[in-house]
Amino acid sequence: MSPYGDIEVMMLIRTPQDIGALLRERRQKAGLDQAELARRVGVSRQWLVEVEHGKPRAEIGLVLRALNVLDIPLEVGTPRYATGVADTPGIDIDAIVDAARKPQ
Amino acid sequence: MSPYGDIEVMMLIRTPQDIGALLRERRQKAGLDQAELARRVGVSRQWLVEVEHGKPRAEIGLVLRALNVLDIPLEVGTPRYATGVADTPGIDIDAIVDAARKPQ
DNA sequence: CTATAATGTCGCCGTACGTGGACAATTCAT
DNA sequence: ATGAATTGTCCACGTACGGCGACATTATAG
Repeated sequence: MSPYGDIEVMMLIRTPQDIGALLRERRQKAGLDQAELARRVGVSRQWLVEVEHGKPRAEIGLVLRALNVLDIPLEVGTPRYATGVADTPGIDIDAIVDAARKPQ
Repeated sequence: MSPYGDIEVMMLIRTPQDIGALLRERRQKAGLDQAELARRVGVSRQWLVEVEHGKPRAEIGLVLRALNVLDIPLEVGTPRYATGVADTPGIDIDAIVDAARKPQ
């Protein structure tokens, strides 16, 4: 089998989906259901459901609180100029997509 | 003097203020003014101003885009059970504060 | 297969968002 | 001191947020 035991290789957060997946995974590993985590974070269960599904317009403050409650530290990494597909910095791929705002 | 030259010791993101400070610092290091960064991210300049000041209810999607534009990777660290002041996990200090929601 | 829990949806509602445009205040060169 | 550039603030507007409560739809037992 592959080398990395249960060492998570190094997760990068780039999108709301990443956040959602992370939260859900860690919540389950912590043995909490949505209702309980929501309660601890101080949000509605509905909110958690949507965020775990990658809601892009969730409030950053609440998201950070959820991460803190689950004891998930967010670190600022050093820029890697060749990680996965490079978004040419200077030209705004993402910003263009933005114009066509996803309805959820 | 202290050991770390210009090695950033390891920044942890825990609050919207942290994000704001980070964005502002990196924006300036990149030699961009708010107008230019806002343009590249695809948001209004007003938005950037507020986020750099720590706006807690900014959309997470936009924030992540801003980080990406500035080429700032966010990594998921491994939980440290003694980093700074510990928030007893299980009891929700933050959630309580939440009730008294800051008017901005 | 049947209870029961857990998760996903639906409306309604008050509130704040993010934007564009204009203007004030501040910082920076010269 | 003068002017330009950068940053901060204001308003009005349309839109979506997040909360609540109820219900529908899967999982998980038993």
